[in-house]
Order: sequence, then C-alpha cells, then structure tokens
Amino acid sequence: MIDKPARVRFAPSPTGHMHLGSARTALYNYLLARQTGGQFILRIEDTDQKRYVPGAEKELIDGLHWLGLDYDEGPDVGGSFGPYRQTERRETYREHVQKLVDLGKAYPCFCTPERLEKVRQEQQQQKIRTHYDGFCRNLDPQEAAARIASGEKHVIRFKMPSEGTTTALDYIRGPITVENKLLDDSVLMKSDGWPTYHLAAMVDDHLMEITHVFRSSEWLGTFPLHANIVRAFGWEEPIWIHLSIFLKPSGKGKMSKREKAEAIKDGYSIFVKDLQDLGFIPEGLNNWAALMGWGAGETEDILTLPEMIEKFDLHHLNPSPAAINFTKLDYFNGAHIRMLALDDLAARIKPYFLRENYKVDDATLLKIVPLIRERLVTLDDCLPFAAWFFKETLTINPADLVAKNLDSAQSAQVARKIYAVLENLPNVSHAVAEAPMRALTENLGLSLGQVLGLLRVAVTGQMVSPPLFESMEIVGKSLVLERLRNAIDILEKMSV
RNA sequence: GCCCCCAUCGUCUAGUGGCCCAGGACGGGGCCCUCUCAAGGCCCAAACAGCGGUUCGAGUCCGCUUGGGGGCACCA
Repeated sequence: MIDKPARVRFAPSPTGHMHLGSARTALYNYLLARQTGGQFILRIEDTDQKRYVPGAEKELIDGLHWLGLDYDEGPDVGGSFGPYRQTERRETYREHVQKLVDLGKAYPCFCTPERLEKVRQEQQQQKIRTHYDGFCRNLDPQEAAARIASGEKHVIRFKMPSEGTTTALDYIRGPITVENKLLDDSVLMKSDGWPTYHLAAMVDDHLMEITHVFRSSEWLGTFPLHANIVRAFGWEEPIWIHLSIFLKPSGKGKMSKREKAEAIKDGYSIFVKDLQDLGFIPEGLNNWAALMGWGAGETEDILTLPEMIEKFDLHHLNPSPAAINFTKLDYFNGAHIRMLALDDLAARIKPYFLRENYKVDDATLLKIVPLIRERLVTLDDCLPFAAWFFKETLTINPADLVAKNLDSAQSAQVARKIYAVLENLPNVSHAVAEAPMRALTENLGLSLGQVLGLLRVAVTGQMVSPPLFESMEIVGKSLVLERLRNAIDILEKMSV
C-alpha cells in the first residue's frame, strides 16, 4: 500500500514513564511515515505545568531511539515546523485562540474553579450529565473585554454549537455522530495562559501539516469537540485514527497502578524502560506491540521492522480493546533473539554479566553465544545459562552430583572412571570427547543421562546447562579435570 | 446517571455476502528429536455472545438484547 507521503506525529506529554501504548502509537506513526516516504515527527505536549515530570522527555527520546523509531523532526533534531515543544509555542496558541474569539466561536469565562466544582456537584446529585452550564457563554463582549482589561482571571472556552449533531470520521470506525447539546463548552486556554490539549494539539497538527493522527481511543469522547475546533478555524481535518487501548492480561479494564508494580515481580512491565532492563529487545517488543491491534496477514507472525514497514496497512487496524499477553511477548522476544547475529547478541548480553560483576572476555563470550542463543527468552537469561563460565569457583550442591538411581559411592566410582577417560584424551573438545564418553557409558551399563548428568554438574555446577561437550570445549581440559577432581572429593566425602 | 466505542478459539488475530462444517500465532495437550534445558518438526483440543431481520445465501449487512471497554477537568 503506497500512498502519498504522510506527515505524522507522536505527541506524548512528559508526565511519566513511556509505556506500551505510547510505544505502539509511535511505532504505527513510524511505519506509516517510512512506508509512504513521509515524515515522522516528535512533539512534546508539555503545557500542563502541574503534571510536568523532569526527565520524562529524555526517557521518551531514549525510548524512541532504543526502539529504533527515529524521527525526522523533533525538539532535539529540529525541523522547519518547529518549535516542537508546546511550551515554546505559547504565542502561537494565544493568536489562534484570539482568532476564535474574534470569530465568535470562543468566549472568555470568568467562572471560578469553586463555582464550577459546585455546579458539578449539584449536577451529580441530580444525576444529570456533568457539564459547564454556560454561565459566561452569552456575556456582553464589551463587559467581558472590560473585565479582562481590569485583570480579572479568566479562561477561554469553545462555543460549541448548541443544536444539531456533529459527525466526525474515524478511519477504522467510520463516522461517529453525537448530538451537539451533549457537548461541552470546553476550556481552550487556561487562566494561567497555557492552552489545553484541545486547542494546542489542533493548532499544531494544522500548522505542522499533519496528515494522519494516531491517538488512543481514550480521545474518542472529545473527538467531536476536536473536529468542531478544526472546523471553526476553517481547516482541513487530518485522517483520524483512534487506536484501541490495552487491557490488563485478564482483559478486565486497564492496568491499575498497583498491577503495574506487581507485573515487575513476574519479570514484566508496561513501561519501555523496565522492559529494556528486563532483557527484552526492541525487535521483539516492536513485533509484539505491532500485532496488538493490527492484523498483519493470514500467517505472518515474526516480522522485522523493514517487513512491518512494507506490510503495514491502515485497513487492518483493529478497533477493539486488546488484552496484554506477556507470554506472547516472551515468544516474540525469544524468536528475535534467535535471529540476531552472534556478535550482536554477544554485545547485547555482555552488560548483564558485567552488571553482576563477572569478568567477561569477548573471545569466550563469542564462543558461548551459539550455545545459549536458542535458550534465551530474555537477554538476562544468559546469566542462569552461562554465568558459570565466568566463575572462578563453583558452588555445588552435593546432592546434584549423585547420578540418578545410584548412590554417592557409586557416583564417585563413575566420576573416577570419567576422569580416567578424559585425562587420556588430547583435549575435551566435542569431536574428541563424545565418542569415548558414550563408550564408557555403555561399558558401565549406565544411561547417558546418568553419566553426562554427573559430568554436567561437576563441570558447570548446575543441573541445567548449555550442551555439555560444547561447553567443555570452551572451558578446556585442565579446568574440566580440576572440577571433576573436586566433584570426586565431594562424592567421596558423602560416602564415608 | 449520561455519552461514545467494541464484540471470531483462554489470548492476539485472518475473514470486507458464497472460496469457512471458520485459517494463523501464542498458550495448553500428545508424539518425534535429544546429554539437561531449550530450539525445531508433526499431530490434537479450542471460537463466529444471543435473538430477530435483509438476502437464493450471513462470521461478514441492519436492529435489539447481553456482555465488555472508554470518557464525562482550567490533565493529556
């Protein structure tokens, strides 16, 4: 599907951590821009002074970079439609809201927050719709001007048409119609002089020549308002695409704050930064997030970013809410890890060893990677599988050394036999060691599981490890024999 | 309370009136491979919320019911 170049924007507010929903919205924006040869823009919607979180913008930018969703215009990269931070566009909003006032499509309102709260409570008591009662809607313009001149605090409200209906077109849902009398005279400009989202986003989308607006379906309620604002200015509307929201794994509502915190304990999170720390890779995360709400086709599942760019199609976006399925994220992550080049994977898991203070040498690491690659679900799984490679001494649970269906004395006996065989080999490489070990197993009348299981624990210190012979090849003969000697000691001590 | 949106296997989805006794993927179960754990291969169970229409024909169109979700700020 190749269309005209799209200008799209990801417009988060720096009020907290970047979460999954944001990541997916950003991804869809990116995909459409790249597919059509258009531009992907980052705009920071920071007009709410009270909710501003220092560092949030940086986290957003870092998150985007980590995900590989590079943007063409934004606060840190510039562009000819800037500035890209709404706090730097205050004058623009002021001019535009004035235009609306002059047009008679917006008006100053002097109601105090206290009065509004009182009105709201009364409405709730009467069980009627909570809305602005229009107290200032028909103030005499002269009088209003005088009150403003005298410095009286006020906001600017949009004068919503009071009769008829408004129909706005959502790309994936079709036309959405509401009765205008149900619509509120929303605040466009706050008393602190900053615009609300309703005004700022509409103005910016127009001025920045945005062609497609991807946003959460949480905006559906104010969709008619926004359409009315755009129309009041006489502007052309962008294509609106309201994305389904993400539900908690049970499918019952959005994740609560508490549930978000709980998820971390299970090794999951809805925050991009956490997911990164937890060992998820951008390739896996993008793939998983993309497919929540987008039907990519009949059979395709594992997709790379370039493949997604090629296949992305607005027609296959899904309007229904989607329950988060972290198990499926595991699958996508593992699948993409397996697709990584060996040196790439090595570079990505190295920090996890360093984080635990292991001394990692790159040559060894590179030899280990092919052994553990298909075993990793998340990057930090490298630790349980391969940390032992970098340990000076092993901590062995003696009971693990005792081979299945044998006692400690018998196991010690087997261990000595293994030692004797390995000792006489030129080295313990896979090619050299396997056949003799199989032969030994057969001679002893034991199973491979019994013999190699014992050897595994002796060499790696654990019951589960990467393939034994390949591992021994990396460790080397002398260390293998040393550890085997140690294992024999342990078993002999157990037997007395 | 009011408004809006949504509705196919447990989950994510394919399906745009006949190609569907509904396809794929995750998860689950079984088998194979196998030195552990994985990965991989094969197989199985599993869904059109209900009821009315429209039509020669409906998962697909319409209505209602039910269920679910979102919203009703000088937050975004």
